[in-house]
Amino acid sequence: MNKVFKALNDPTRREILHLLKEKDLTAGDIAEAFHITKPSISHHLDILSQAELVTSEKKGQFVIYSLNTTVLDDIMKWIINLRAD
Amino acid sequence: MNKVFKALNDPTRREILHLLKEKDLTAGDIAEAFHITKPSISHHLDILSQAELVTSEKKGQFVIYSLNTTVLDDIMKWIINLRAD
DNA sequence: TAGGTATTTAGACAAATGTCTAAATATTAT
DNA sequence: ATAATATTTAGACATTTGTCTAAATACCTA
Repeated sequence: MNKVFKALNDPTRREILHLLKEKDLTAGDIAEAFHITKPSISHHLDILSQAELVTSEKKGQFVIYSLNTTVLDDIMKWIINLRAD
Repeated sequence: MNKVFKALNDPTRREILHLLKEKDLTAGDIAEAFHITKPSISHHLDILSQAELVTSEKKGQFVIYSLNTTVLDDIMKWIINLRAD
């Protein structure tokens, strides 16, 4: 869960997740949505992958990234538990 | 919301929140629960305060900290929105 | 007023983070 | 084979972060 919190602690990465909510995207597509170099975006995608918030699949020369929300369940439970009476 | 994500991105701070879920505690009480110096805990409490995850009230020479879960609503909404179809 | 207790502030420092440029790797097309 | 495109890796660098010690502030009590 540490890795998920870490991955979520960056505005760029959170926005990447929102982009992927709409549809799967290549690394290049994602990079174009930001004023950040491709290597930097690649690094953000790596951190998101480590947290399992995204999955990736190689399709020819492209790498297609997809959102994976299952790990967010633990975060939700953690928050709910904090609020429970 | 940035400050909340930031505040949550540390195991010590997350544990402080869990301690405060049980009952209000003084800064000293909180510090005793960790193997970290009091100034360090004070700094963590400051970050939690900035995120409004805790509130504090001075009671004589003590400062009593309380959990405030209201700001977690935004985080919950953000996560739910990411999962919505 | 002095002395003791509770907490924060200030300043230092190593480690982690986000970004960049340059180079490497992998795939496709000519 | 060569060149072009897509992505990642490597290495550098400034900033942020978590921690510490020492000192300052605030309150209480004798």
